[in-house]
Amino acid sequence: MLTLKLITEQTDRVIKGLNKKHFQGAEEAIQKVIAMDAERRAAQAALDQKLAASNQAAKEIGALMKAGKKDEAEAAKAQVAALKSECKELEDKKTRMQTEMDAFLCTIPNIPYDEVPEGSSAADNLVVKLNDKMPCELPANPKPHWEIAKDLNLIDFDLGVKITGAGFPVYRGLGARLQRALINFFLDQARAAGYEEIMPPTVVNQASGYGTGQLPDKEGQMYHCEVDDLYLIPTAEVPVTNIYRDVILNEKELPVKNTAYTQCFRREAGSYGKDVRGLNRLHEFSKIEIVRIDTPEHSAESHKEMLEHVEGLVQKLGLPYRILRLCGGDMSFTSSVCYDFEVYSEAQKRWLEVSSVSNFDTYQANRLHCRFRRTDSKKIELCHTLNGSALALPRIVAAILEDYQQADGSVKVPDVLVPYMGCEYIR
RNA sequence: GGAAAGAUGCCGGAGUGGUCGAUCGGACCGCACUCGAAAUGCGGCAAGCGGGUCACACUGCUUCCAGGGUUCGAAUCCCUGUCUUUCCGCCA
Repeated sequence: MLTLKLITEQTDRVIKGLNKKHFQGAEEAIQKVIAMDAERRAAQAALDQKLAASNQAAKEIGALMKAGKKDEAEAAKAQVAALKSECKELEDKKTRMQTEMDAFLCTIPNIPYDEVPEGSSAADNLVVKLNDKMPCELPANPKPHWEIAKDLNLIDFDLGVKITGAGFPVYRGLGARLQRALINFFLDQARAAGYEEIMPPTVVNQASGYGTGQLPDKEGQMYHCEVDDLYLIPTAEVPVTNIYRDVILNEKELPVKNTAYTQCFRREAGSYGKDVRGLNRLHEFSKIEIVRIDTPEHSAESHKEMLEHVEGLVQKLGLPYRILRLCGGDMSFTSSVCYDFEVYSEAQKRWLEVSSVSNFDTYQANRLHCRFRRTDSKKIELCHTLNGSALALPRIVAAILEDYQQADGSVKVPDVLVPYMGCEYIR
């Protein structure tokens, strides 16, 4: 959530930012927060005063007891009784206001950076880089990946339906091996770039879901194990970022660079049509995530490095790709700036999103209470958090199958994956 | 799943009703000593929400797992929950 400091000190900027993000009723919402904050402060001040008086009285009574002046102590006790109920009332009021304000703050999205283009939908996203070179010469009528996967016995969608349901494919043979090859390739690349590999739990508690912002608003997007009140993670971002919940890092520990491969689970309620065909949208999929935590002054540089890393991955795989700078209206709730990577699927004639690389500024850190201590001043400040997919497997697999398909029905293995696959062609 | 014990600051570990935000040790930081280091000595060393200040200083309140309760007063007593450890059972 946005910090109160930002809202109170740079009100105009916040309102402008929210408008850019196409958040309805920005002005009113911000004025409401400011009013709530003022009220909260007043309640706090009033409560503090009463508590101070009550603490003082307790001390005096203690002193009287010690001095053996029982009568005077008893008299003082009677006087304190009144204070007590007042305290209770003020306390309740303060807690209620704090809770209300926090809940309301959570409904206000992050504000975009200046570099974020204006716009309300995906159509307004800015293509900042385009590389549409195909890795191979394709057959006259290229097949979509679901046909290739079926012909080469790589993925069995029907079997997944039998075992679990739609959106849970079964990978087998070279299809399964391709999954493992990509996971290892991506992790090796991340390690080479200095990211520490993490293998976190794939099930998290409420506090973690809240920390990264999936809860409370996006509750319906996650699978929920009600008996234990745990959630299946929609991305490794959740458990990995939560490592740093309620943590104060030292400045010299920054930037933190973590990577993790996990299975990701998404309910994707409401999705339909050609979007969900084949591997385009699944309920369970593999993804390698990179997460960074950095100082405010260095986070932009970090973000750039992450973008270069992800670009390196798609380049090495030889896939046609483009990079989009998302416009204000299409960015996620929590990000300050976000770039999407898309690879081109020749057979489907469409771009498939394989990565989003975002800087959340302090928005996520504020909710997480992820802070760092300055080496010089010893002051504590909120960190900046960033993350990105590097990369999500299914659409990469779709693109590889489609863009590397050969006239004889086989699929050429991208050079970088050959050592991981142990073969040059999938046939 | 059954039984028992426990949860205190970065870590270890005291503290069973009043001046305890918390003894002590370690780690860490600063200073002194040293050519430098080690050793030693001295000092510092929690966070949150407020007030205050240009910024400090200074200052009120809260927090000893969480939430309730008893009391004038709770780290300390009571209740509930969570988690951890050990033993038993089960088990990849």
